[in-house]
Amino acid sequence: MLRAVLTRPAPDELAEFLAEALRDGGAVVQVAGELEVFYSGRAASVAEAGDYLLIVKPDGSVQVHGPRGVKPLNWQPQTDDVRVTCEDGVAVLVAERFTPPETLRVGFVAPEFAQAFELKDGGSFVLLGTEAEMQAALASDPSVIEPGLTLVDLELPTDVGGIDLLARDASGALVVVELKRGRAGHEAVHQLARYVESVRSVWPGAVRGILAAPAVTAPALNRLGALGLEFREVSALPGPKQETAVQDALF
Amino acid sequence: MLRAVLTRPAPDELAEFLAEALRDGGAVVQVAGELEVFYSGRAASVAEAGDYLLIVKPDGSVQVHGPRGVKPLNWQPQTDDVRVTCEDGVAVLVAERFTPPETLRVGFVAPEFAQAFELKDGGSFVLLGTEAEMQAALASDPSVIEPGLTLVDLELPTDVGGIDLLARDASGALVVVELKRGRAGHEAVHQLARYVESVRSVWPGAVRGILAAPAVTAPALNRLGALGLEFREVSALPGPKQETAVQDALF
DNA sequence: GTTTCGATATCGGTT
DNA sequence: AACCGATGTCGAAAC
Repeated sequence: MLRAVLTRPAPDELAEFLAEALRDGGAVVQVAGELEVFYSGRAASVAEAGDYLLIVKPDGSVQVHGPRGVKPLNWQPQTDDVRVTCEDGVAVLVAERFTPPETLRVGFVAPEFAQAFELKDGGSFVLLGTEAEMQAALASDPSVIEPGLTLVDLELPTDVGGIDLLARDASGALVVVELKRGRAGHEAVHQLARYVESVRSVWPGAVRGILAAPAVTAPALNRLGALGLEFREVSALPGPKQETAVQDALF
Repeated sequence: MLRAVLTRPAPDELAEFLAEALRDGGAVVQVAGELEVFYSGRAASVAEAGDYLLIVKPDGSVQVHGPRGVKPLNWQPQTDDVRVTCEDGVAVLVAERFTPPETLRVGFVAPEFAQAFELKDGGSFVLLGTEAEMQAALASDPSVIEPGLTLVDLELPTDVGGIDLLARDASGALVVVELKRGRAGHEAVHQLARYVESVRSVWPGAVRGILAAPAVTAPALNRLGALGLEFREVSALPGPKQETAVQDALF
């Protein structure tokens, strides 16, 4: 799996190593050490020489990491072309995308080590607690939102976007439901308001709006009230009992 | 810089290595090989055993990468606690955050290699083409948006959010300007519409709304027209001449 | 600590 | 290819 490791490689040595590892495909390539990074495309950036970790994945995606944080300092999503050259005695990697046109350029000023290794496509991955999952759960049992609620439609398109969930309440009024998997802010309130307004413009009867989320920020709740809309607390993850079971199983 | 490398370490060997490298601080720790990953917090996920690359940075941030994409399969922003144990003959890393409460758990089923290396805080980093930069440029010379325009205020708070740029046109009308550094979609149009509406409710005179961005989607442009608002093309990066100069300098 | 907002957002689905 | 919306968004600044 670990294909090769170079320590403090010379520029031409590094260039050759990278060229081969990248040509081959299928390998994750890393270089750590003193690098300088230039980016130009949607924006532009310059990182002076400093300690960074470069990672090139088999799909051509590139990332340059500093010592902190999940997000790379510089990156390039799946690239169309990755080249390695040697310029003025320094190995240089150039990663290019065409749409949008972007170029990332990494100069290996003082590489400490370089390595390449395989990373086969892994096993299954399951994520719970997405908005899509919430939607499915509430669609199959709308009474979780409110007793007497019946489903009318999902992702109903309006002229201002798709309504997450449209239902009818016990009194026959239409209910527009906006879902958020996390704490809802005022943007969610505005979305809901737009949908409700849109439905009212084509529906003569009563129309209610409900924001369904695990929590809501105080300002958003205020605005919701001011607009005559409602909030309903709904958990993103399965109920407490099941959640505990899942956690017990995992930890 | 490269502190240590282990190849196909035994569970207890790996556990000891990780514990020491993490206790020490200041090092980036990597493990590649067959891993299984469990996450529970805002959501929950399970990744069956597969080939992944684990990276733990000195700040306690953790990421697990698969063979594709810039985004990790699983991650944990700056954690409050990272522990390593050996359970049932398998080394396990547990990274925990308290706010929000989240736990990431990585089991090293068949580690291929593990390593630790230093990554000192790097040199300077400069990013061009941000919205903040656009705002500053347009504030210092509003005539770029429209001849005769004069600045009134920046980031003016309304009851529905902050207005990027407020100006007055040659005829004395107030102009609400919404900035986007990339292609603007209908969400930007709705934001602008809200701001304009808010200003009109407190200002008796004429109020115009301008969406200033490098580009706009067709549906957004339609909606903009329907609402009586305007679009003005503004580049995020410095002008073509300067941009060329920057690119020439870099590439 | 909470809230808000930008981001080279990335990524996937749909048209 | 463009568009749209979710994201365990992350991360920083303002409050």
